[in-house]
Amino acid sequence: MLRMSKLTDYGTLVLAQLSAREGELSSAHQVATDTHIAQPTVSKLLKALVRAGLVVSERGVQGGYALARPSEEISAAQIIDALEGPVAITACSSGHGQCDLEPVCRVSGAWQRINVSIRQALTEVSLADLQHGAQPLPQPN
Amino acid sequence: MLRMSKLTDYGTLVLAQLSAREGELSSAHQVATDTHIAQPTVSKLLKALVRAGLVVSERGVQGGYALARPSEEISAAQIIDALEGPVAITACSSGHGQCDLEPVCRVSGAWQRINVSIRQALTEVSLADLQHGAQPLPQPN
DNA sequence: GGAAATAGTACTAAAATGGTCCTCTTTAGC
DNA sequence: GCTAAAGAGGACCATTTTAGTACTATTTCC
Repeated sequence: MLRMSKLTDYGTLVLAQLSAREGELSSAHQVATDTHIAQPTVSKLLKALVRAGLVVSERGVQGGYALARPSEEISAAQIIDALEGPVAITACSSGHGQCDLEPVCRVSGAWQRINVSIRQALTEVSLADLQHGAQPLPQPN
Repeated sequence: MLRMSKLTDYGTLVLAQLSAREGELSSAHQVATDTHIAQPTVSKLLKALVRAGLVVSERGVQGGYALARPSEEISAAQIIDALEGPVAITACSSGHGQCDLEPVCRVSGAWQRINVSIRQALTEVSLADLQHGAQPLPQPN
């Protein structure tokens, strides 16, 4: 599996929707109807995205949400970071002291490097690429 | 996060241990003491690895487990496949019909390609590399 | 001041995960 | 043949994570 959570997946849709209406404010309600995701869930996601700085919000009657910057400048890695915390393929790849076996473990270093590689791939895909699906994927060879 | 399960991590240790004793049979008990993982858990992992064809077993009194092929020919991707099923970063990246939003979703294709990219990185790292930590990581640029 | 919107937090139900246990089968050695 | 050591295969339970919901407070426009 090695999968992202469903919420992160939804979050991407939400961002894509905001991107589609770049320049205007969208309310949570509107995003919900456009994406077919339940409104409370959309709200939750948008709040997290605001906290992470990917989205800006306006409160009040005519308020709503908008991307904090152009979709080209938002990477998949940032989206994942915002919604699930830093990418860490193994418990020990996020830092020391996470794993009882660290003293006897001889493989942690390698996983950490794999982690970097995955992160790299995620950094190089922007929200704009995700939408248009036209990105020449970085192919490690 | 985007993390592997702990069991997969353990599984790697177990495989590394078998690799360290290449050429001989190791019992589950022995692997457990060597890796400091609880024995029932080790057994469970080894059974799964046998089913996946990464490890071979001998039953009976002097039985035990050994790698099915040299550690250079076992990739990280195969290990993950064996212990968590196919890598699938999103629900919809493993196939159609997994996601209610598929008809309105415009981003699935891109995730699928990111998925391929991650898989590629995992395929190029072998168990031997994981152990020695000397692999020049594929760096997408 | 009221309505429409976001902000923040707390809570609950469901699913995945990690781990254990039990029973059965196989094989070597006495 | 019997026994003991090992793997095979499930079943099971406790814990943690995740997904989703609800409630209350705050802001801002009219």
